[in-house]
Amino acid sequence: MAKRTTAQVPLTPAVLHILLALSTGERHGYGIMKQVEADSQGKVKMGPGTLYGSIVRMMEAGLIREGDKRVDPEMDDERRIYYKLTGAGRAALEAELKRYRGVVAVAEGRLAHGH
Amino acid sequence: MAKRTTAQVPLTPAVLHILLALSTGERHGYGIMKQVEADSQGKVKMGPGTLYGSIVRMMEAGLIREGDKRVDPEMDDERRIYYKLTGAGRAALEAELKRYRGVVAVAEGRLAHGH
DNA sequence: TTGACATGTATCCGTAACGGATATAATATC
DNA sequence: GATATTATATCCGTTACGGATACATGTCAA
Repeated sequence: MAKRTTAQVPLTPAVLHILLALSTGERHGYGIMKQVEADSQGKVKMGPGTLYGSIVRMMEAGLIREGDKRVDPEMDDERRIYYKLTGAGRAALEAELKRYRGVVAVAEGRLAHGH
Repeated sequence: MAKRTTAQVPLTPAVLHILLALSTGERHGYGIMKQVEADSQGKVKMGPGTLYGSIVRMMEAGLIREGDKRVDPEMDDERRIYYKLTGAGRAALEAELKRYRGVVAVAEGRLAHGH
Protein backbone atom coordinates (compact mmCIF):
# COMPACT_ATOMS: atom_id res chain seq x y z
CA MET A 1 0.00 0.00 0.00
CA ALA A 2 2.64 2.51 -0.83
CA LYS A 3 0.53 5.11 -2.57
CA ARG A 4 -2.99 5.95 -1.64
CA THR A 5 -3.82 7.52 -4.97
CA THR A 6 -6.35 4.78 -5.35
CA ALA A 7 -8.64 4.51 -2.41
CA GLN A 8 -8.05 1.59 -0.17
CA VAL A 9 -9.38 0.27 3.06
CA PRO A 10 -8.55 1.32 5.67
CA LEU A 11 -8.87 4.99 4.91
CA THR A 12 -7.40 7.52 7.26
CA PRO A 13 -9.90 8.92 9.76
CA ALA A 14 -9.59 12.36 8.15
CA VAL A 15 -10.52 11.06 4.72
CA LEU A 16 -13.43 9.04 6.05
CA HIS A 17 -14.88 11.98 7.92
CA ILE A 18 -14.64 14.18 4.86
CA LEU A 19 -16.40 11.56 2.76
CA LEU A 20 -19.09 11.26 5.40
CA ALA A 21 -19.55 15.01 5.55
CA LEU A 22 -20.07 15.08 1.79
CA SER A 23 -22.49 12.16 1.78
CA THR A 24 -25.49 14.47 2.06
CA GLY A 25 -24.45 16.69 -0.81
CA GLU A 26 -22.06 19.37 -1.84
CA ARG A 27 -20.12 21.30 0.73
CA HIS A 28 -17.31 23.84 0.73
CA GLY A 29 -14.11 23.41 2.73
CA TYR A 30 -15.08 25.36 5.78
CA GLY A 31 -18.48 23.68 5.81
CA ILE A 32 -16.81 20.27 5.76
CA MET A 33 -14.71 21.27 8.72
CA LYS A 34 -17.78 22.22 10.73
CA GLN A 35 -19.73 19.15 9.64
CA VAL A 36 -16.93 16.80 10.67
CA GLU A 37 -16.92 18.32 14.10
CA ALA A 38 -20.69 17.98 14.34
CA ASP A 39 -20.73 14.40 13.04
CA SER A 40 -18.17 13.35 15.63
CA GLN A 41 -19.79 15.22 18.51
CA GLY A 42 -16.76 17.44 18.67
CA LYS A 43 -14.33 14.54 19.01
CA VAL A 44 -12.63 15.20 15.69
CA LYS A 45 -11.35 18.70 15.13
CA MET A 46 -9.80 19.13 11.71
CA GLY A 47 -7.33 21.96 11.16
CA PRO A 48 -6.87 23.68 7.80
CA GLY A 49 -3.64 21.79 7.10
CA THR A 50 -5.34 18.44 7.33
CA LEU A 51 -8.48 19.65 5.57
CA TYR A 52 -6.98 21.20 2.46
CA GLY A 53 -4.16 18.70 2.27
CA SER A 54 -6.71 15.88 2.36
CA ILE A 55 -8.88 17.60 -0.24
CA VAL A 56 -5.95 17.78 -2.67
CA ARG A 57 -5.09 14.13 -2.12
CA MET A 58 -8.72 13.06 -2.44
CA MET A 59 -9.15 14.94 -5.70
CA GLU A 60 -6.00 13.30 -7.04
CA ALA A 61 -7.37 9.94 -5.98
CA GLY A 62 -10.69 10.67 -7.69
CA LEU A 63 -12.74 10.44 -4.50
CA ILE A 64 -14.18 13.94 -4.77
CA ARG A 65 -14.46 16.66 -7.39
CA GLU A 66 -15.47 20.26 -7.54
CA GLY A 67 -19.16 20.88 -7.79
CA ASP A 68 -20.91 23.74 -9.50
CA LYS A 69 -23.57 24.65 -7.00
CA ARG A 70 -24.24 28.34 -6.84
CA VAL A 71 -27.79 28.14 -5.57
CA ASP A 72 -28.27 31.83 -5.25
CA PRO A 73 -25.28 33.85 -6.45
CA GLU A 74 -26.62 36.85 -4.60
CA MET A 75 -26.64 35.08 -1.28
CA ASP A 76 -23.59 32.91 -1.64
CA ASP A 77 -20.08 33.72 -0.62
CA GLU A 78 -18.03 34.07 -3.78
CA ARG A 79 -14.97 32.59 -2.14
CA ARG A 80 -16.58 29.24 -1.56
CA ILE A 81 -15.46 26.20 -3.50
CA TYR A 82 -17.88 23.32 -3.34
CA TYR A 83 -16.87 19.69 -3.37
CA LYS A 84 -18.89 16.58 -4.02
CA LEU A 85 -18.44 12.83 -3.92
CA THR A 86 -17.59 10.89 -7.06
CA GLY A 87 -18.77 7.34 -7.64
CA ALA A 88 -15.41 6.12 -6.45
CA GLY A 89 -15.71 8.29 -3.37
CA ARG A 90 -19.07 6.84 -2.50
CA ALA A 91 -17.74 3.34 -3.04
CA ALA A 92 -14.76 4.04 -0.80
CA LEU A 93 -17.10 5.35 1.88
CA GLU A 94 -19.26 2.23 1.68
CA ALA A 95 -16.22 -0.03 1.86
CA GLU A 96 -14.80 1.75 4.84
CA LEU A 97 -18.14 1.76 6.61
CA LYS A 98 -18.20 -1.98 6.14
CA ARG A 99 -14.90 -2.17 7.97
CA TYR A 100 -16.27 0.10 10.70
CA ARG A 101 -19.32 -2.10 11.17
CA GLY A 102 -17.09 -5.15 11.26
CA VAL A 103 -14.88 -3.67 13.94
CA VAL A 104 -17.86 -2.69 16.05
CA ALA A 105 -19.37 -6.15 15.65
CA VAL A 106 -16.15 -7.88 16.64
CA ALA A 107 -15.77 -5.60 19.63
CA GLU A 108 -19.33 -6.20 20.81
CA GLY A 109 -18.58 -9.80 21.52
CA ARG A 110 -15.41 -9.05 23.39
CA LEU A 111 -15.87 -6.12 25.68
CA ALA A 112 -17.95 -6.31 28.77
CA HIS A 113 -20.27 -3.62 27.43
CA GLY A 114 -18.87 -1.27 30.02
CA HIS A 115 -18.81 2.06 28.21
CA MET B 1 -2.86 16.81 17.91
CA ALA B 2 0.84 17.14 17.43
CA LYS B 3 2.13 14.24 19.46
CA ARG B 4 0.37 10.96 19.82
CA THR B 5 2.34 9.86 22.84
CA THR B 6 -0.87 10.16 24.75
CA ALA B 7 -3.67 8.28 23.13
CA GLN B 8 -6.21 10.41 21.41
CA VAL B 9 -9.25 9.92 19.28
CA PRO B 10 -9.11 9.27 16.44
CA LEU B 11 -6.53 6.54 16.62
CA THR B 12 -4.89 5.30 13.46
CA PRO B 13 -6.52 2.18 12.01
CA ALA B 14 -3.35 0.20 12.73
CA VAL B 15 -3.38 1.10 16.41
CA LEU B 16 -7.07 0.39 16.78
CA HIS B 17 -6.76 -3.03 15.19
CA ILE B 18 -3.87 -3.95 17.46
CA LEU B 19 -5.85 -2.88 20.52
CA LEU B 20 -8.79 -4.91 19.32
CA ALA B 21 -6.61 -7.95 18.71
CA LEU B 22 -5.34 -7.70 22.27
CA SER B 23 -8.77 -7.23 23.79
CA THR B 24 -9.18 -10.96 24.37
CA GLY B 25 -5.88 -11.38 26.11
CA GLU B 26 -2.16 -11.54 25.59
CA ARG B 27 -0.74 -12.06 22.16
CA HIS B 28 2.68 -12.03 20.57
CA GLY B 29 3.55 -9.90 17.52
CA TYR B 30 2.98 -12.46 14.85
CA GLY B 31 -0.26 -13.53 16.51
CA ILE B 32 -1.47 -9.94 16.48
CA MET B 33 -0.73 -9.75 12.79
CA LYS B 34 -2.84 -12.84 12.10
CA GLN B 35 -5.64 -11.75 14.40
CA VAL B 36 -5.92 -8.34 12.74
CA GLU B 37 -6.31 -10.02 9.41
CA ALA B 38 -8.97 -12.34 10.81
CA ASP B 39 -10.84 -9.57 12.60
CA SER B 40 -11.05 -7.54 9.42
CA GLN B 41 -11.98 -10.47 7.18
CA GLY B 42 -8.69 -10.07 5.40
CA LYS B 43 -9.27 -6.41 4.60
CA VAL B 44 -6.42 -5.17 6.77
CA LYS B 45 -3.04 -6.73 6.14
CA MET B 46 -0.39 -5.42 8.46
CA GLY B 47 3.25 -5.71 7.46
CA PRO B 48 6.08 -6.06 9.96
CA GLY B 49 7.09 -2.43 9.61
CA THR B 50 3.69 -1.19 10.68
CA LEU B 51 3.30 -3.87 13.32
CA TYR B 52 6.55 -3.44 15.21
CA GLY B 53 6.66 0.30 14.65
CA SER B 54 3.18 0.58 16.12
CA ILE B 55 4.08 -1.68 19.04
CA VAL B 56 7.00 0.58 19.97
CA ARG B 57 4.83 3.69 19.77
CA MET B 58 2.03 2.09 21.73
CA MET B 59 4.37 1.00 24.49
CA GLU B 60 5.76 4.52 24.70
CA ALA B 61 2.21 5.84 24.88
CA GLY B 62 1.37 3.37 27.65
CA LEU B 63 -1.36 1.61 25.69
CA ILE B 64 0.23 -1.82 25.92
CA ARG B 65 2.96 -3.53 27.88
CA GLU B 66 4.83 -6.78 27.82
CA GLY B 67 3.10 -9.67 29.46
CA ASP B 68 4.62 -12.63 31.18
CA LYS B 69 2.52 -15.46 29.90
CA ARG B 70 4.43 -18.64 29.34
CA VAL B 71 1.51 -21.01 29.57
CA ASP B 72 3.48 -24.12 28.82
CA PRO B 73 7.20 -23.45 28.47
CA GLU B 74 7.61 -26.82 26.80
CA MET B 75 5.11 -26.06 24.10
CA ASP B 76 5.79 -22.39 23.62
CA ASP B 77 8.13 -20.80 21.16
CA GLU B 78 10.92 -19.13 23.10
CA ARG B 79 11.15 -16.30 20.61
CA ARG B 80 7.69 -15.04 21.34
CA ILE B 81 7.14 -11.78 23.14
CA TYR B 82 3.64 -11.32 24.50
CA TYR B 83 1.86 -8.02 24.77
CA LYS B 84 -1.21 -7.01 26.72
CA LEU B 85 -3.49 -4.03 27.10
CA THR B 86 -2.98 -1.54 29.89
CA GLY B 87 -5.85 0.32 31.49
CA ALA B 88 -5.10 3.27 29.27
CA GLY B 89 -5.09 0.99 26.27
CA ARG B 90 -8.49 -0.38 27.14
CA ALA B 91 -9.81 3.13 27.67
CA ALA B 92 -8.42 4.26 24.32
CA LEU B 93 -10.09 1.30 22.67
CA GLU B 94 -13.42 2.13 24.28
CA ALA B 95 -13.16 5.76 23.26
CA GLU B 96 -12.31 4.94 19.70
CA LEU B 97 -15.10 2.39 19.49
CA LYS B 98 -17.45 5.11 20.58
CA ARG B 99 -16.31 7.17 17.60
CA TYR B 100 -16.76 4.14 15.34
CA ARG B 101 -20.30 3.61 16.55
CA GLY B 102 -21.03 7.28 16.09
CA VAL B 103 -19.77 7.24 12.53
CA VAL B 104 -21.83 4.18 11.70
CA ALA B 105 -24.92 5.72 13.28
CA VAL B 106 -24.51 8.96 11.35
CA ALA B 107 -23.97 7.06 8.13
CA GLU B 108 -27.07 4.90 8.64
CA GLY B 109 -29.33 7.88 8.29
CA ARG B 110 -27.63 9.15 5.18
CA LEU B 111 -26.89 6.33 2.82
CA ALA B 112 -29.51 4.59 0.79
CA HIS B 113 -29.67 1.55 3.02
CA GLY B 114 -26.80 -0.07 1.16
CA HIS B 115 -26.19 -3.30 2.97
C1' DT C 1 19.09 -34.28 3.71
C1' DT C 2 18.11 -30.64 1.72
C1' DG C 3 15.00 -27.58 0.01
C1' DA C 4 10.89 -25.02 0.63
C1' DC C 5 7.73 -22.73 3.42
C1' DA C 6 5.61 -20.90 7.65
C1' DT C 7 6.75 -18.87 12.03
C1' DG C 8 8.83 -15.22 14.61
C1' DT C 9 11.17 -10.75 15.78
C1' DA C 10 13.40 -6.77 14.10
C1' DT C 11 15.44 -2.65 11.50
C1' DC C 12 15.91 0.53 7.57
C1' DC C 13 14.30 4.15 5.01
C1' DG C 14 11.57 6.46 1.48
C1' DT C 15 6.95 8.13 1.18
C1' DA C 16 2.45 9.70 2.81
C1' DA C 17 -0.24 12.00 6.12
C1' DC C 18 -0.97 14.97 9.77
C1' DG C 19 -1.61 19.44 11.87
C1' DG C 20 -0.27 23.85 14.00
C1' DA C 21 1.28 28.27 12.46
C1' DT C 22 0.71 31.58 9.38
C1' DA C 23 -1.09 34.49 5.53
C1' DT C 24 -4.69 36.86 3.23
C1' DA C 25 -9.07 38.70 2.39
C1' DA C 26 -14.12 39.11 2.34
C1' DT C 27 -18.24 39.41 5.14
C1' DA C 28 -20.87 40.25 9.18
C1' DT C 29 -21.64 42.67 13.42
C1' DC C 30 -21.60 46.16 16.75
C1' DG D 1 -14.15 51.54 11.54
C1' DA D 2 -12.88 48.04 14.63
C1' DT D 3 -13.38 43.26 15.64
C1' DA D 4 -14.87 38.57 14.95
C1' DT D 5 -16.14 35.11 11.83
C1' DT D 6 -15.96 33.01 7.54
C1' DA D 7 -13.11 31.14 3.96
C1' DT D 8 -9.25 29.34 1.22
C1' DA D 9 -4.49 28.28 1.08
C1' DT D 10 0.58 27.20 1.88
C1' DC D 11 4.61 26.00 4.68
C1' DC D 12 7.12 22.71 7.01
C1' DG D 13 8.47 19.94 11.02
C1' DT D 14 6.80 15.70 13.06
C1' DT D 15 4.55 11.30 12.98
C1' DA D 16 3.01 7.16 10.82
C1' DC D 17 2.97 3.90 7.33
C1' DG D 18 4.69 -0.11 4.91
C1' DG D 19 7.58 -2.72 1.65
C1' DA D 20 12.12 -4.65 1.59
C1' DT D 21 15.25 -6.96 3.95
C1' DA D 22 17.58 -9.77 7.42
C1' DC D 23 18.04 -13.70 10.14
C1' DA D 24 16.92 -17.70 13.03
C1' DT D 25 13.93 -21.68 14.12
C1' DG D 26 10.50 -25.27 13.22
C1' DT D 27 8.08 -28.36 9.94
C1' DC D 28 7.17 -31.30 6.27
C1' DA D 29 7.75 -33.56 2.10
C1' DA D 30 10.62 -35.18 -2.00
